[in-house]
Amino acid sequence: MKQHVVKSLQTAFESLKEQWGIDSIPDIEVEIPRDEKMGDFATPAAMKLARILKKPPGEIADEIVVTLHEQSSDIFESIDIAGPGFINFRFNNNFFRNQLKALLEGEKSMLQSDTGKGRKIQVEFVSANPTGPLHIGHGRGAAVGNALCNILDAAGYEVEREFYINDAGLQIKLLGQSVYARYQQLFGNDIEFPEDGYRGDYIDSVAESVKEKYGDTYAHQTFDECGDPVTEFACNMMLENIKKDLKDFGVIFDSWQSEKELHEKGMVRHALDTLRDKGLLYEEEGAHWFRSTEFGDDKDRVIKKKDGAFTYFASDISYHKNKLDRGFDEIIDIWGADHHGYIQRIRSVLEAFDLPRDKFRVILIQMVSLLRHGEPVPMSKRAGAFITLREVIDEVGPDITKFIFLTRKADSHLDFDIDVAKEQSSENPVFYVQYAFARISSIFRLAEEKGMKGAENLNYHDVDFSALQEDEDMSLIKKLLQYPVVFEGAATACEPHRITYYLQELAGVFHAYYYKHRVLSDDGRLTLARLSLCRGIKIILEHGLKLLGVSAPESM
RNA sequence: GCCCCCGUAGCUCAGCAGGAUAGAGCGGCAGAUUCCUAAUCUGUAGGCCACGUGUUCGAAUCGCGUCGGGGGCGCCA
Repeated sequence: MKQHVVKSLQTAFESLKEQWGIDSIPDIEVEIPRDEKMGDFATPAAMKLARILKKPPGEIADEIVVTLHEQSSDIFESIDIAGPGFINFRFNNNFFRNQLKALLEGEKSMLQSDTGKGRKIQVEFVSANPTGPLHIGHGRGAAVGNALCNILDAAGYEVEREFYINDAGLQIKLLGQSVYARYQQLFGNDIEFPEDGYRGDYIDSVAESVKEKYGDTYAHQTFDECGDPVTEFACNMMLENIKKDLKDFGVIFDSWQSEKELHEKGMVRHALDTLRDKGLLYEEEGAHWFRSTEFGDDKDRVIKKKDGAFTYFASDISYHKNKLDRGFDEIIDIWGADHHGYIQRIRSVLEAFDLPRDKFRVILIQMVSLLRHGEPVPMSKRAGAFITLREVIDEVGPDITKFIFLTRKADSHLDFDIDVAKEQSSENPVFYVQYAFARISSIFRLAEEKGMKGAENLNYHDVDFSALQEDEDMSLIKKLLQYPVVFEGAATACEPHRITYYLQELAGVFHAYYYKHRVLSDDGRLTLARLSLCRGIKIILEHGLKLLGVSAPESM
């Protein structure tokens, strides 16, 4: 739909270029005006050109509109100039009806975009340390990452969803030590609990499981003797829990990349060698450094410590090189907002490995403040006092939780009040959208009962769309045809919340429509046309909800 | 001290890489159901877009500064 406007403008500019005496036209911007009364699409092109042509915007707009009118086009109701020089386009109703018909006849094609053009893109998200259960912040990352992947996938990208497992390093060792200590306590051995150890209840269950599986095998061994198997056991158990939580949340990954494996396969060393060959590593004060300042970082970063151990950053270098080696054209990392300080150094790494700047993108997930009865719930992973994603899924449900996470921009703070999400269910926006879907489904059920076989899969070729005459008919059609525009915006900006907002708007227009007009009536011609319209809305609602990872119930 | 995010209606937040008279939900007030699901709809009140200053035809949006809230700044992960 937007393309029709853009094309008309392009053609007009082609013929005006000579007259204006310029070689190229700046990018054509076309937007949906905030107020429906202004038109269906608008362009501020004349105002942009004013500067280049050194003429008043109104005059330029005039020339453009005259040229547009000369191009015989039967899709516009009107093209006129408003405000400081906007050109407003209004399609005629027949065009809208035809577009609706096209959507119904070729569902898939209109809902598929080629923005991605088959490019390979990897999205890494959640990537929680397997040192404890997922908390609500991970849940937000999971919801956003999942929705984004769905969107990119529908936009024509070849998407891989990856979870990076930090199963090497100090934190994992601490996990092992914590479990070891609890395990010893099960046998009455009073072992000193590690100072920075993990104190959550889940550590006890892991220790119990170790005992169940291995009995007292390690009861008389020091951590040095049995640390490896205990740690590995604990890590695996944590990881299995994480996988299960994510699965129950409705988030599936294609790939799980282990940090430990990067070390074991020598990939860390290899990646560093590559950097060394490029002259980007140096030694100073007994440590090894990466020249990230070459790429705009504040300071160079240590990759190997004085004591000979690699830093976490070293694994990250290897990990991101590995991503490139796997042939991804674009890379998206979704991190907690507290990691924002890492963006520049990872960007430096990728540039060092020759990935163009604009092919790497970090999406930061802001913190979630969890509330109960309006009171903040304190969270501390080390102390083991926090609400897990599991608890929220069990208490609130995955659909509501995901939807709420997706009602905000990823990088703004989010208040998540469990009681509001759960108890005031009738005021929950997710139900508002789902209810629209259920209502439509109900209409189709009734139509079937009334003997209209295949009401939901009509032969649209035979439907007379010109029966749709009311203002509300048209508003609804227009709203639903905006979907591809919104969808494309969400994909290019990597902002799933735009879909969430749109779905609420579409549901709103439908609910108002439903209240005012009947779909099933004595007028057979009108009924068929409105059933078709309903089918269109149902398709869009279902498509949108699916992108968000939220179910679309046939009845509620 | 340096860096990042945020500051829009009573509350929670949108505002799409400057554009037209600033929006939604919730809450408030007043209404709507003989009719396809009232988890719905209609109307109404409510804003110096934190503050100041610059850039320009035009700023909630961009620059600089101030104030306020949150987070980050290790040879930790």
